[in-house]
Amino acid sequence: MKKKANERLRKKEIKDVLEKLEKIYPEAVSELVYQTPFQLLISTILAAQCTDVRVNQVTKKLYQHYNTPQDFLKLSEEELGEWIHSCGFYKTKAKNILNTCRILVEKYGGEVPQRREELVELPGVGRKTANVVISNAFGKPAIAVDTHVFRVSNRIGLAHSDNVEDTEEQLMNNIPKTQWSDAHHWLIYHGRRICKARKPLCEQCPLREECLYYKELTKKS
DNA sequence: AACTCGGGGCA
DNA sequence: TGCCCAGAGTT
Repeated sequence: MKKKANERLRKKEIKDVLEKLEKIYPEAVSELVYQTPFQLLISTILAAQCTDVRVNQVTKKLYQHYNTPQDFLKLSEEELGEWIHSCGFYKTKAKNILNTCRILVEKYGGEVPQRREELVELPGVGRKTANVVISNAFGKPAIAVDTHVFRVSNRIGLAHSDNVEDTEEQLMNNIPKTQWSDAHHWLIYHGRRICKARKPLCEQCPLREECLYYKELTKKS
């Protein structure tokens, strides 16, 4: 795939953007605080097309009773569906979670595998969820590209691509490894608060100076 | 590439 | 009321 280098930021601009993001969102740690890889896995499955706040509300109670795949397998699909009802897509998610738990028990001794090829084989686990587990639960190199990370990084110019995998690769090339985890959270925060999908608040965005999207925007008008 | 799953919060 | 949300699976 051809990549137009001139539509991405230069090194210095990338450095400036990262410094600004760090300054803007110093508190940008995930509000989803988890104790185990299994909990993170389940929470991330639940987070599909659902706000993290609601996932937290649900899992806070859920994890008081069920903490392992073996625990979850005591639940029927209907029972789990009631627990996670407010997260949306609850039937699909309940079925996928229980099937994932069965695989974890039967194939991995109740543990969460650490390799992406193994993770994406689990029902309900795609590339994004796998990367969240890899990076956040196991501290291994990966950047999870969700809709916010994808949109924001491609707007600013931290990446320039129309697909997730290239964006992921470019982000890992452009961002120092020590900041991968933080940058993931910064971009999500920024996407939620300012660089919104529909009506981005460019006029109050601190990254205007470097942002290629804003540059393009102001060029037209 | 388009379609489906979906309840709940908010303007 | 209508729009949107830390995606993934199927056709």
